Amino acid sequence: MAKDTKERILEEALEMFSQKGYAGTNIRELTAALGLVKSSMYKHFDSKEAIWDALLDQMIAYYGQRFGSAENLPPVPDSLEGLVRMTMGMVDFTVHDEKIVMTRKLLAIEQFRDERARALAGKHFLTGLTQMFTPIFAAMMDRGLIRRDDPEMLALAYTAPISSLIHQCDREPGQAEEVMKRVEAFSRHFVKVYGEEGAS
Amino acid sequence: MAKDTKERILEEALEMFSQKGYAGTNIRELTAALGLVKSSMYKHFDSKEAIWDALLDQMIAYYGQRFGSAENLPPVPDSLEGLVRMTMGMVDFTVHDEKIVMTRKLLAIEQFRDERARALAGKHFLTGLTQMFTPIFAAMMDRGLIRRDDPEMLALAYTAPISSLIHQCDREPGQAEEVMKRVEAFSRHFVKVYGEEGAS
DNA sequence: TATTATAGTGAACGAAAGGTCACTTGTCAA
DNA sequence: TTGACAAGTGACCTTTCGTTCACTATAATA
Repeated sequence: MAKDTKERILEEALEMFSQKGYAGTNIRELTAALGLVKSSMYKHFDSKEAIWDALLDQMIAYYGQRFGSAENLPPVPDSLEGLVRMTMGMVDFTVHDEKIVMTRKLLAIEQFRDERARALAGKHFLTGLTQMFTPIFAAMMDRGLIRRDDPEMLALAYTAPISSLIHQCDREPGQAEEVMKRVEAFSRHFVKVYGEEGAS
Repeated sequence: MAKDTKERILEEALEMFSQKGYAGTNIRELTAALGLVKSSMYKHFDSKEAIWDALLDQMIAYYGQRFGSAENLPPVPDSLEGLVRMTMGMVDFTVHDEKIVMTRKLLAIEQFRDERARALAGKHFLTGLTQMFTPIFAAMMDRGLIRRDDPEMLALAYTAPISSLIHQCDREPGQAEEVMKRVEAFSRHFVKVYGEEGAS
């Protein structure tokens, strides 16, 4: 039950930090939300900053195992419609998974204060997405599904608008459904523009 | 000299809030950076939150007069190369103007805590950009410069990647030149893909 | 010149922050 | 049964925070 509490502290910290920021969160509130008093926290972490460090470690590790290794990459779609479907699946997940939403918010808030948060934010919001889709578009070009062009440029052109819409959804969770429709509309627009003539 | 100090407080607040956030900034530091002691601040603002409110008022007013009115919109480019040049001019400005950079950072940090910051962030990062470029692309379609399509979709496809690159530049100011090159490369890619055949 | 308003100062205050510590409780191994 | 240890508690500490206030200096006004 000890480790459980440590994990619960990290979960609550993610929630509060992603709402009010690290500096705007205090340990009294955080522990009270778990039914504890503040001094109990120090049985599990040395300091408030130790929570932050552990949280960031966790986020970095999760990102690495989820998006960093090649085997976890999504399979290359075998059709343009497959690209749309794969995209919608990923966006649906990333928009509705609470932990990932909170992670994005937290990174947005703390990226200018903490060096590691800055680096992870860069991956989450831009470079990781393009690195993920560059080989996908390269493969789709090889298979004649997409007009031949610089795959990295296509990855930027494809992922950045979707990323922007996801951010919009983080800001206004009530618009989730409408944003999802806009993502799908954009994805279909993209395959219309970049898809090779006659590709399924 | 009184109003001058009030203005200097707002400038310093923008700088500190955009680095450490509202909650992470204290009045001692803020006033000390101006050569004052903390109690002097209260001659100009009722409270710390009053600084925040005034700063947000200022940012909202600036955005409104800069991007809100129709007469301040950039002229419709008369060529594809003109679109690239106009874009580079705007991006060069928005990336190097310190106040605007700090405004973006501040909105990124505080967007989940303050309702007005959230709304302004939505405009800055997505809706304002698409609203700005939608009529531009519509006009360029009318003039036969760009393939006819949904202008709002094109505005999203064009502005979102550029916005993402600008954010990257906010995170890593040292990469400004490289990011500018990527913006130009993307802009040229865009006009290649969407430009009407034979348009200058 | 006398008066008044303004900007700035330094001391002080209460609240809230992060953190420490002696102590209690419960669990499990020896 | 006993000893050891991990988890949780409440009292307390120090520091820092935002804020107030009596006071001074200065400059404009009457």
